[in-house]
Amino acid sequence: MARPVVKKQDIENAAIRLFATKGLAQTTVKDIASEAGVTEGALYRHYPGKNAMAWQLFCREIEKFSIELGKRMFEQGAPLAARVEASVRFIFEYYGRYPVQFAFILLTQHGFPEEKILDVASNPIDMVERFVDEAVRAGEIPAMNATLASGLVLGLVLQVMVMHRYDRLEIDNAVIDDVVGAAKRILMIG
Amino acid sequence: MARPVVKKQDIENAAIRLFATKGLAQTTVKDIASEAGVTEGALYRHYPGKNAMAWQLFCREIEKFSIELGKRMFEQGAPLAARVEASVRFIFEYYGRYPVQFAFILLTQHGFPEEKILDVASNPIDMVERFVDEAVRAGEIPAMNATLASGLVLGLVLQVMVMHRYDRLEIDNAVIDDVVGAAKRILMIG
Amino acid sequence: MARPVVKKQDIENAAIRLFATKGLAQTTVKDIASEAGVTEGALYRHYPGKNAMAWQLFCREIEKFSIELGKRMFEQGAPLAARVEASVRFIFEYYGRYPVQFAFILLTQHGFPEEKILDVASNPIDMVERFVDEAVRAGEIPAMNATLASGLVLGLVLQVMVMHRYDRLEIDNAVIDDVVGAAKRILMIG
Amino acid sequence: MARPVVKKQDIENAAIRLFATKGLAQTTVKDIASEAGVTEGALYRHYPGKNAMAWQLFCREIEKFSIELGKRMFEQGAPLAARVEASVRFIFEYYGRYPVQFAFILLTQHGFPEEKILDVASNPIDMVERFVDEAVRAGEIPAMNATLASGLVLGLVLQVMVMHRYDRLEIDNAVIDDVVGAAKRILMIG
DNA sequence: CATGAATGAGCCTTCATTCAT
DNA sequence: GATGAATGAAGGCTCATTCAT
Repeated sequence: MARPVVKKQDIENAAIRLFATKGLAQTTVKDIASEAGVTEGALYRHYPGKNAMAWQLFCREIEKFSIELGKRMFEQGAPLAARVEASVRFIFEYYGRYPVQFAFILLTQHGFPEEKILDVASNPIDMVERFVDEAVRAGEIPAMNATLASGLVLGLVLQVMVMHRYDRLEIDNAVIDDVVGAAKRILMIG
Repeated sequence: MARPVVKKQDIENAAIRLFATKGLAQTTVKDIASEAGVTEGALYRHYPGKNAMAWQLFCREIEKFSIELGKRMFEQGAPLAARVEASVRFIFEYYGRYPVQFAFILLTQHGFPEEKILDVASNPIDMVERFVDEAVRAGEIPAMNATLASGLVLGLVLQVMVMHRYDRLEIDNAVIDDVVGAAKRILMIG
Repeated sequence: MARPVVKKQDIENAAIRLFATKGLAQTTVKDIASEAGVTEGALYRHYPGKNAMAWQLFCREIEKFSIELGKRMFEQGAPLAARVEASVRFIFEYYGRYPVQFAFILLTQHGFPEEKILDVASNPIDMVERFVDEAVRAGEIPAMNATLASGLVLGLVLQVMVMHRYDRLEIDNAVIDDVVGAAKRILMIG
Repeated sequence: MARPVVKKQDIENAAIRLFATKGLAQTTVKDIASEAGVTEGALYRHYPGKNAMAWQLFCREIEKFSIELGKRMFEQGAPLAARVEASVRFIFEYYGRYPVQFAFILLTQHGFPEEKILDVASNPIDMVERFVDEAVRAGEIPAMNATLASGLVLGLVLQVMVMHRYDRLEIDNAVIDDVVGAAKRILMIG
């Protein structure tokens, strides 16, 4: 009858927001509970613990992002340049629409105590590497170290977001155009 | 005959090594003391506390690095392309020679609770931005968003180190050549 | 066709089994609910709380046991030696038939926070003491400290069960015969 | 110069007293700290944790007791009856002199989560069993189940202490004489 | 009657920092 | 200068119990 009172959502939202802002280790369970308007123990009804929750949320968010990114990056029949452009633009769109979730993915990435493994489909880094590798094999771009090239492109794009988060750079269409161009130049496209 | 007991050195080395490996927040005073072969209280003979020590070490290390980098980046009379190339190569050399210190700078960067400010001379990010700005003004490269361009170049270079630290990429001369090339292309040099 | 849903029974059985195995304090309400196939709240439909339930079950089980034991111990017209023998054998029979319930009685005995009192009829310790006392008064055995003698006999018998639970001793007819003999010797019978 | 301020002793004494009184699981670290007049963290300077401390103290106390008991039980050249008598009397003496430590040994015995193993020399139960076994082999007492006999004797003696702790029985010389007699009768001595 | 999310108090443990020695 | 026991404030987590559904 009344609102189902699903505080799990509140907890997850609070957690993602705080992890993105303060980092995993610096965010306490009390912080999360307080931000979500519940008590500390409530978290443990839905997750086995703080780190486990962070990891699950991380996987979920990165998978949502990766699936969408993959659609652009490997769109059937689209030319290489268009796929690069669509991918880069998508990343910025996603960042604009879900800034908190994106920052969470970006920053939490290296914060997990045990080096857990993501499968390829949920892993943008592997995805970009595969993209470059296939383009080289198809003769669409010159031979190059695919691992290196994927790193260069990713570093390029992500650094822009980092600068934005630290208020060093405003992101507008011109900036995005520049990043698209830079990515293409790294990959020797066009 | 016994080596002079310079425990401050031991403490600093241990701290940098651990900060670089585990991160600031994840490194305890006990860790540092144990790694340095002293007891916990000894640290407080030389520094007011853990975070203060980390900040001082961070400033010292980043200044050492920045001064050397600045010499290459702004070498009087040298042509732009040569300065870019020398700068990128220097970063890799520095990383090769002082991997721990470099990782410390790289990773600790965003780990300080209060947003402390570095002066320009000790700040590679500002330095690169100034470099691009001056090159544009001098007409050596086309007009571009200097902040953005500096971010792109830095993102490019640093991501290579990140990948190396995560064992995704081996760094050899070919890789460095590629990074140099990529940086030049970003800056529209040559 | 489905079995009648008597969840109270399930809860009680689960509780006794767990209390006997892990102890009162180490058994959580969640343990009990999970073992019984219900949820945590269900317990509170039938009992005011965990400890109250334990105490009620303890009283019920010890009373069932005590009534039967009392019949053997104070059987009208039977000679003393026969009553001792029947009582000891009954304890072993009961232990063999209801090992969980017996272990529950044995181990939970001293686990209740507040020193609750059992009435005499439900209290084997008092019962044994009364038995010895009456036997002395009747001149069937020499004068002795009844409290002490009852303790010695009980200690004797119960320790055998403890050893069995810890897999130090197998209980067979020869063992039971020996215990009967030992009890008689303690009480100077025969 | 001044008193060394060894609070470790205070902590251990407080812990043993509380473990003996309330049991291991029911005793909190806060209880121990408060009883010892220190703060909670102090415990962790000397022990890795509550349970580890309990286990170390348990081993230490049971070893102290066992060594002394062993001297009486296996005294070279002494006749069997004298050794039994000396052993039983020693147990009561020890209980009278160190009631807290003894109760701690007695009650904590089965409270450890993981079934840890004590070596034979520190294990009164094994010791009594060996005693009976050797006496049978030497022809000093009739053939009997050594495990059972040792259990009977131990159950006998310890139950007296349990009753004393629950204020059901006062222990005086007459009681001790009776227990000595009972033990001998169980073992068919004299 | 049953459910299970939520509570709130408490538990064990960690850790930067202090201070008597 | 150095030591290391002690502090005190969290921190993550558990659990008996309550209550809206």
